[in-house]
Amino acid sequence: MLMHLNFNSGQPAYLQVVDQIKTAAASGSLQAGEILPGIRPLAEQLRINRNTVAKAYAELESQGIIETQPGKGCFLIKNHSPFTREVRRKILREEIDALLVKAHHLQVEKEELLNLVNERLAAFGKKTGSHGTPASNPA
Amino acid sequence: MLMHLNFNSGQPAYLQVVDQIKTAAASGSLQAGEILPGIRPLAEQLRINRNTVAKAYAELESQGIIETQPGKGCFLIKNHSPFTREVRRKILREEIDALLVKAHHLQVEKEELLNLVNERLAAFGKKTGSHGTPASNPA
DNA sequence: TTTACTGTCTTATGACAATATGACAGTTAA
DNA sequence: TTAACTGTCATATTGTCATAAGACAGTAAA
Repeated sequence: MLMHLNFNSGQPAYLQVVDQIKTAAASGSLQAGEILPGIRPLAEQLRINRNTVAKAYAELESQGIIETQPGKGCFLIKNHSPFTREVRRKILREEIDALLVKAHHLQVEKEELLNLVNERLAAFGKKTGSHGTPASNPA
Repeated sequence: MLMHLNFNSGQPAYLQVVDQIKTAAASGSLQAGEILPGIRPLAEQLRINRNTVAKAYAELESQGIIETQPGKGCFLIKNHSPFTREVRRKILREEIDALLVKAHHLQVEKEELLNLVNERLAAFGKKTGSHGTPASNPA
């Protein structure tokens, strides 16, 4: 569970923690049932306030991604989505639409977009176990 | 150029304007070279302050999507991305990675995701000319 | 020039976001 | 019980965001 923060990114520290944990879970480098780093140790390592980490964990818990066992710690949950299949598909459709708008404004055509999606899917499948993005992003 | 705002969405008014114009451009219902609604008329129609619309237009201009001709109005630009092809691909890869993380947490598998992407691509191709999402999103 | 339309800038204000400190409560093991 | 660890809550501070009002500047046509 390597993590590091970019304080110049403009993105709040607690959201960077949220994203990195979600990405680790999605790429398989963090397994269901596994315990997360303690709030205080992680805060010390990242050199941020413990409540900033606590806020990240609270956000993950509110999203149903982790659970906390009082006095013990926080753990990654297995199948956490509380939504029905159709609701989950609807949410994802909206995300996809947003992606298509971005692709259009980046002048990336349909074929190329599909290639990129397949490329990234393959990268995810590899589970590099690294921090951040699952496989490094060719510049 | 139909638009309407949802004041309960939590999303700022000016960003809703930005998104709707970008979506209109991406779906073809707003054509390159076309003039946008004036700041004051649009603000009146949406019942928001003119500066809120101005902020949306400023954001679109900073993204290189529209240009303003002083005294005349704002116009949609054709090929606006100032980035090289590889930079554009890199940006999109990061967006795609974010989508894949979301899909994972929504427990939507690879095959199903690809189906959804194709479904939305087809919907975009149809250019409904409507506001908001290009083709209505089956609930 | 005048009028009426474009967008722009400056400044203000209210709300909220991000972070920080201190006191607190549950769990485990010595 | 005590000590050391877990996470939590209440609260305060700081800064930024979203929105708004007024004055301003460029353009076009009468």
